[in-house]
Amino acid sequence: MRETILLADDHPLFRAALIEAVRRVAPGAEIVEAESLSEARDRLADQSVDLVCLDLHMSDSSGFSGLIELRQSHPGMPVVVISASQSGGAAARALEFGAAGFIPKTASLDTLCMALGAVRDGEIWAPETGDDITDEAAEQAQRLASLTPAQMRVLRGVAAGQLNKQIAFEMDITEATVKAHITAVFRKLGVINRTQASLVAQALEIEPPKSA
Amino acid sequence: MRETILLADDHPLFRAALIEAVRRVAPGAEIVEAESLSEARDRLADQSVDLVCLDLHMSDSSGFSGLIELRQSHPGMPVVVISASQSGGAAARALEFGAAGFIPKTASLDTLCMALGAVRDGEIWAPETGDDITDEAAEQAQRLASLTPAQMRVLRGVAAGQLNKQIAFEMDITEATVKAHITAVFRKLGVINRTQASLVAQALEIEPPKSA
DNA sequence: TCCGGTATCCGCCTAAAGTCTAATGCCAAA
DNA sequence: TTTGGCATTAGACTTTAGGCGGATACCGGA
Repeated sequence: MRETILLADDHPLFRAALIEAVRRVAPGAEIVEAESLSEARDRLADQSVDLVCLDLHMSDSSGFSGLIELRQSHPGMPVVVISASQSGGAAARALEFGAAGFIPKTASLDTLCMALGAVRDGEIWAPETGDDITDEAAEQAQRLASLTPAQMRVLRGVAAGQLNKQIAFEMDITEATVKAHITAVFRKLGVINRTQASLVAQALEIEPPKSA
Repeated sequence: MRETILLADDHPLFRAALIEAVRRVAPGAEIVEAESLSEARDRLADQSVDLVCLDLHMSDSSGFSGLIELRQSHPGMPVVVISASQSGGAAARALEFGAAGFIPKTASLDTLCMALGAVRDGEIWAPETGDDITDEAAEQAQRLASLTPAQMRVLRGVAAGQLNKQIAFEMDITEATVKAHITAVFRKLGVINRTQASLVAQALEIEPPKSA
């Protein structure tokens, strides 16, 4: 029986690149394409598939639900997860859910070929350990959560581009106190000035201060 | 002189797809690749380029600042913006900033070829433009676009939370000069300090991580 | 060619930002 | 109750940021 590989990705261009990689690794394989999770389901119902490349973010499913579903309905079928996310957490979780490999979309064609080859040989492919990017957002969120109420209020003012004087007036404390709070916030967030603190706050979508 | 096309995208696989499209549309063209905005800058300094395909989301620049910069430094050179974002707003803003075309990464290879062909013929290629840009965003966009190259580079440093000293070192100018540029940027953007300037710059960077 | 506007550059000065030390008060563990 | 840690407060001090004036250079129009 001919080997069949299912490529589930909603980006036609990226799918084209995947096809090229598959042709290099498995020249004789039959390639089946799907643009959405539901379409992938249909293809899997139509025929037996030996390997699936699954994008985590498609029109009808963003996240690990699709991976979980495929693992349940086809336990023996290796699934290679492909994601735009580079975070090590995403890769770890994907493998946790039974993925046979994880490939960030920033991978090169060569890397992709190696990953597909390894998975076809029954191995597990994970991004090189040196590339494990700690989930920066989670860490920063943890740091933000450690801020005291006063420090949080001060940070909100900083993130809004206010002067220390303005923040002090609104909190009814001295400007010197505001500065002390700000220094503490900098230490907790691991930054060295208010602009960087503002960036951290913006990245985590802190509630903006009322009024303007 | 041989036609030269610069492909600036940090995803090797997607770049491979772009190369395939260029080969179909312009078989004789020389293809130059860049993985980051700074690398794209270097290539543009090295040689004359007839067309640029620019990804909005690269390691050192996610947003329209790169597009604005290229339009400033090479006014006559058509720039096709490529983005993972499918929102009409992103496309409208890209065209507002002088892009010659906008291609979402969800586009098919055929669509991509058509777009490149149209731009090569001097046309503007855009997906259905349903959305319009809000006046406020347009004003800020206009202000950002009025920045000189040096002012833009300084603003990037400010928005990254760098010290004036660091910016001065990287641009090989005096800190006093950096301050002068910053003052000019503040006036043009209508802000009073670097944190607010950083916020304006951030506002024009589309879609923060949004994580998983 | 000359000229006016502007970009780039820099030194000087004031205001703001940020650090350090330290006092007070609160709360939980010993 | 005592003790140790931390939040909050703030003054003194150092560093950075930002404004002002002026110099040079470049460029398009008269």
